[in-house]
Amino acid sequence: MAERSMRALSSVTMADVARLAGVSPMSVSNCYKQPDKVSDQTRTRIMRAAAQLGYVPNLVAGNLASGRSKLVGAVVPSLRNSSFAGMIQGMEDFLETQGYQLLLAVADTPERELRALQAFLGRRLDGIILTGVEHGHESIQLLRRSGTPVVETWSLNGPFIDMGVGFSLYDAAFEMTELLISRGYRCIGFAGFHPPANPRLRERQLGFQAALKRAGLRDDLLYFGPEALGFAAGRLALEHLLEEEPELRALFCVTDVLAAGAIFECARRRWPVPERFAVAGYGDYDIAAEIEPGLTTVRTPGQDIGAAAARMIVESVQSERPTERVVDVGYEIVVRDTV
Amino acid sequence: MAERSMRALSSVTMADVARLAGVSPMSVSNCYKQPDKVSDQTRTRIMRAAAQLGYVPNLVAGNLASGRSKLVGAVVPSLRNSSFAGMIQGMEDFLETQGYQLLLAVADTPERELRALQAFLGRRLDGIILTGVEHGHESIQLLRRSGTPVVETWSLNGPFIDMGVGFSLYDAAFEMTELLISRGYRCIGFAGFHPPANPRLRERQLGFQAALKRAGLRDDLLYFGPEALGFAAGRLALEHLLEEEPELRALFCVTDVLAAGAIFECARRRWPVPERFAVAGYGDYDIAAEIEPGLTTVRTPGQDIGAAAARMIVESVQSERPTERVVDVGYEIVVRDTV
DNA sequence: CTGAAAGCGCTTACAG
DNA sequence: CTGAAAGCGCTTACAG
Repeated sequence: MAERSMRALSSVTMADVARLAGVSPMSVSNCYKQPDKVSDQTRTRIMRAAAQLGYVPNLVAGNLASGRSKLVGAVVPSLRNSSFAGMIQGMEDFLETQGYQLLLAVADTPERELRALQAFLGRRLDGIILTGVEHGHESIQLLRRSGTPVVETWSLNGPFIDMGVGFSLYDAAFEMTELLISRGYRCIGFAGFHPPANPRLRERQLGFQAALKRAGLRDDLLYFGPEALGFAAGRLALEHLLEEEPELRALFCVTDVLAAGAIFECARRRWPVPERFAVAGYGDYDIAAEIEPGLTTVRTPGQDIGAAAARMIVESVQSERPTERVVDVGYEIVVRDTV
Repeated sequence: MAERSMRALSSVTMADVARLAGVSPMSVSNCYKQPDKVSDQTRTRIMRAAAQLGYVPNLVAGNLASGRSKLVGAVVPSLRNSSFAGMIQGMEDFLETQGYQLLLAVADTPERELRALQAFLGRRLDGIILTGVEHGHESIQLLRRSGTPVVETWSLNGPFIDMGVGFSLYDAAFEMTELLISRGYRCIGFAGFHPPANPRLRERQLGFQAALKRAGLRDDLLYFGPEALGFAAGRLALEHLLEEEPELRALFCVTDVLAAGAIFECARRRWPVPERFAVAGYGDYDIAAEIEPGLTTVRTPGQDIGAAAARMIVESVQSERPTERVVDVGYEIVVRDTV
């Protein structure tokens, strides 16, 4: 009985508040949306009535009437990867300041992504943020037709469905490789994941090779391990490439996990890093700063990407034509002790 | 111009589909919600018309009319912690199978949590999942009054606002400590974080101490390091406690990150683990399986917690009285090579 | 199996 | 500054 009457509290309506305050529902609406369009006296009476009744404005009704949801949807392939966790954190932090909220979908297959997008569109979100630039044909069609603002993230390689934000994975790999070369390393290997087709990993490989080619160095010391292996793949890369080329003195890894695995292996061999062997990472995960010696790596600004993507959505909702359709958030080479 | 007409596609309405199919809007609604209540012929005509127009049912209107949102909200303190990332993954995986979606808020303060909850309630979500059992007074009041199903997670220590799911942090620590004792370790330290007040960490300490007390062993070798230090705090714990008690032979750590730091320090000292020194972790993070030697730790089932919490919400929406209000998902001692 | 009527709780656009 | 009218696109409950 008591339960029942409490439940009712959440169904207090704008009309109820208006009645108690002795004003029209319009004034209640204005009081919440544009407080300065309401006289002080009216506002006070309305707020008092609202507090007394425990009124919580029904945003669903508001959405339907206004066509605005203040809701942004995001699709990520996984949460286990701290890059994506960082991106989500960046989106959330920004959206919260704007009074928006985040609808999150985890989709590791094109089918799951499509299903998430269908639900998103049904909810008439104000915008959608996707991970990467590879999407199913049907998903792309659906998004284009919907007219919903869409931001694709991480890669700067278009064409984009609508907008894009990221940084040059190629440039970052190129620059890190040049750092290795400038420190005197001549025989440098590359540790990636199998299959090498993943476009976000592929760009790094091309940047790596371009830097070596330009310096006239050998660029074919490549190893692709199984991603599921985690740290162990770093050890395997080291072993395989050393077998192929005993003069190998440095390894560029596509993720910090690989790099940490390679460093663990150097420790086992009692090889001082970087004197005997240098290791460069990618991602600047937590472990990069914690491991001994500290890992030299590329900071990939997941949080900045998330924040920028959210900002682009909000801007494109508020003004018809947003200024920037493609944003480069850059990257940073974090020099520690392994190169 | 083309843009404008495409935008219109997303505002195709149920009435439009009904008109083209030559049926009433009611039949279109039934066709989507209860397909078997519609004749084959009618269904075919409706689906064809819907496809032709690119109709996407407006779930916002549906929510308003039906009072159901198929939306669950979750508040987590952070995404950097892989326990919470796992919990979210568990929620998402389950919710997706039920056609529900997840509204995510990151809130690291009671104020931010309250704001998130206000927005959640305004959207008339079907249920809300909270992290932990410590919440602001105002948040608790708001949730109680709303009548919305609420699940609190991780700890099994009530009283709960509504429902709870987790495992006994105390028991897990107790059992791990007993394992250390059974392996012959007599002088065992505890590595925690400062401040020791955090209730989720505190329960582990009490379990640790109870096991030692029961075995008649010393239970006051405690160290609390700064959480921000990450791995380094594990090294500090080792150093401080050894100074206090040179006979120290084992360390129980409240997270795997601390444990990994302690293992790194043992490696520096050339101490074989566990022969010279044993280390027990908590969390079973990725690094536990990857590090050398493999870390003996407690698997804390974040994903199970998320899935169970989501299930409890969905069940309590569908039936008036759900069977279970408090669910213990248990834990698991993962024995590897460091104890 | 099918449909006409009323309503969900707001906002928009306009008049006073 | 304030408010009466119409409408957002569905679903509910009911009659045929």
